[in-house]
Amino acid sequence: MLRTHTAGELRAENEGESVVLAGWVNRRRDHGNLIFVDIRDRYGVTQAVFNPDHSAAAHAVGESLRGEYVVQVKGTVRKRPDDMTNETLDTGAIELLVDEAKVLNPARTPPFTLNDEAPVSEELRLKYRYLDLRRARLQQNMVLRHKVVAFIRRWLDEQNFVEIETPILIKSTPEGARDFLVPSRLHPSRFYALPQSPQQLKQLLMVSGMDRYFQIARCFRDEDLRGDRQPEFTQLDLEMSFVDTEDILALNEQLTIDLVHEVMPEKRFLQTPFPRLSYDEAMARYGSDKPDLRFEMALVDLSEIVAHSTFRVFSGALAEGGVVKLLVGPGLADYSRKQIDELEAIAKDLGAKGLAWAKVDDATTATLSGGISKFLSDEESRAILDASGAEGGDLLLFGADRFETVSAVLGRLRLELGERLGLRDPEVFAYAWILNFPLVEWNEEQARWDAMHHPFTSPQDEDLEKMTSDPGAVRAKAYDLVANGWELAGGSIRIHNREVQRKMFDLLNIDDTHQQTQFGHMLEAFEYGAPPHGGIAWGIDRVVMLYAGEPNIREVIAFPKTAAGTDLMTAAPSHVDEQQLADLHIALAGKAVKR
RNA sequence: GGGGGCGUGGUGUAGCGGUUAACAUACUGGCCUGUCAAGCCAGAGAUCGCGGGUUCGAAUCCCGUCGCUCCCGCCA
Repeated sequence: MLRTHTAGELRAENEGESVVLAGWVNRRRDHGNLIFVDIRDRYGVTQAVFNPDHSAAAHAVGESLRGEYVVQVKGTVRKRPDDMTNETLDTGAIELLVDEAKVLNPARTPPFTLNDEAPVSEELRLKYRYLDLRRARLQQNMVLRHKVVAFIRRWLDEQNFVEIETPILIKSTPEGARDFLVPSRLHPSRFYALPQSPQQLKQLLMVSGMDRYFQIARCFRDEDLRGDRQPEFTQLDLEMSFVDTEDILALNEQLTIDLVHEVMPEKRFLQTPFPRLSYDEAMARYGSDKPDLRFEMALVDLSEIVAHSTFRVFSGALAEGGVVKLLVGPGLADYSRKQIDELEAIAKDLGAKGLAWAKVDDATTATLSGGISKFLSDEESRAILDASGAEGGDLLLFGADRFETVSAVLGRLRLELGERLGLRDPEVFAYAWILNFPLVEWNEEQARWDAMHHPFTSPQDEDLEKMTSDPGAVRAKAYDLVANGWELAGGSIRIHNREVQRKMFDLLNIDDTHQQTQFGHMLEAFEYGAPPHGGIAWGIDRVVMLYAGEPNIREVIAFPKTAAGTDLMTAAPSHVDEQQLADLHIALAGKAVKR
């Protein structure tokens, strides 16, 4: 070993010990004679003192040091004088009086500062990711991520789960997200796909009798990126046999609670056991299927109250089968025209035609002012205040449109106001289960029913009849785990009955031929004694993101992609040479031919 | 596929029709024996992302393009 200790572990008790440290030069403070150098590694920072009276040779090396040089220093641990300790440093009670020093490797001046958290453009951070990873923020995030995954593995192992790796090269299925494809050299014109998740494989493992499976699994989806979405990401994938919904919820809830206590002990849960909401309830109250429950500010349905309104925006929306809903901004009646315009811009961005508003002057007399107040009758104003509980000084924001648009707009404005009002406390985790999802949703473009979760999700027993009579009303045995406005996990109890599976495929309009070519292996497997089973998948990246308080998924991934899906460090994706293409029986077409 | 924001010494920003392109920090050299974002002095460092246009004159206005980013669509 080139060192006896790390840069984070020496304390006053080590006084007098002769030690060797190795690390990076974090900072150098050169007083001409005395030189102080902070040695940094991932464990911490230790101050080394170069004194020419003590060692002229070491001092000469100290003079040559620059930021990010890799050094090895040998010396004696010395207690600092009482008035010179550094309280901000774990090692601040001591320093290392250097006897010998050696430059293990010099370093060019880095493209950005590594010894503080000063802002740097995303482009540079990604290009020099190995340097960005040297900084405290990402170091902490990587360690946290490791702790999360390590704890989950240990916990599930204790619960008799078996971690099983599933293939990365699998069969493409056109359902769901776009697949990443891998051409086959041995089989011209054929392609593998990278897994969007190990969904089918884990179900087959249940048929195999593995009973309790999990995997920390890399997943791939060729869709556009977002702040919380990368083309490759990591799931905790989990599946259990002989369980119902309650078993899955209970196990995952306990794992979550134990995990947070272990890795984030300073955070607190808003509520345990986790509250449960139906999908309909979540959409109605919060305009989202992943509501941030750290604050209430529920949406109020005014459709009945304004059913006979003379205000065209309201009557028009209702006439077209839409809804009218209200979001109350508590105490925000002092908002300026400019501030309301900002909110309207958000609304328009999400498809609203505008943003109707009014201010509550006096709740007891039902006096409203500004905005659309003049279009509301006294009776309507009274009823709106009674229904919402809005008080004097509150700002009323109305949404009148299709249910989906109103939900998106008011749901987003609710988050915006919650943020502005400081109601989104980062120290609190508001976990909740969202249940009773619809089994299928109507695809307007294709004029057909699509699986909301996936085609193997079981309908709820009491809704089986509706699969033919009223598909949109069928509830699924599906569940999402949400926290603070993030969807952190989702899963379902699967169909294990051949007849129900056939009804599902019929509903999804997947004909026999297609069933056989796409899912033949699954259907056949289910005929050999498939146990009732179900599971869930966590988005590990999002979990770590929430715990770390990071605003973007890139901050918890060691080597992430840009918003355009490129890797600035290695310059992937890249062109390949003609021979590689020829081996794969691939010819470039159209735009792709030009380089 | 669509919409918004940003791009100026190494880094982060200011400048928004005429400036010697400013500030902080980093960097280089000098001074300095108790600093810990050390201090003081001096210095070097920018064809203002790229291309075109408007103008007597463009970092500044317009068009295109590239890069980064956020959002909508998309994400079983």
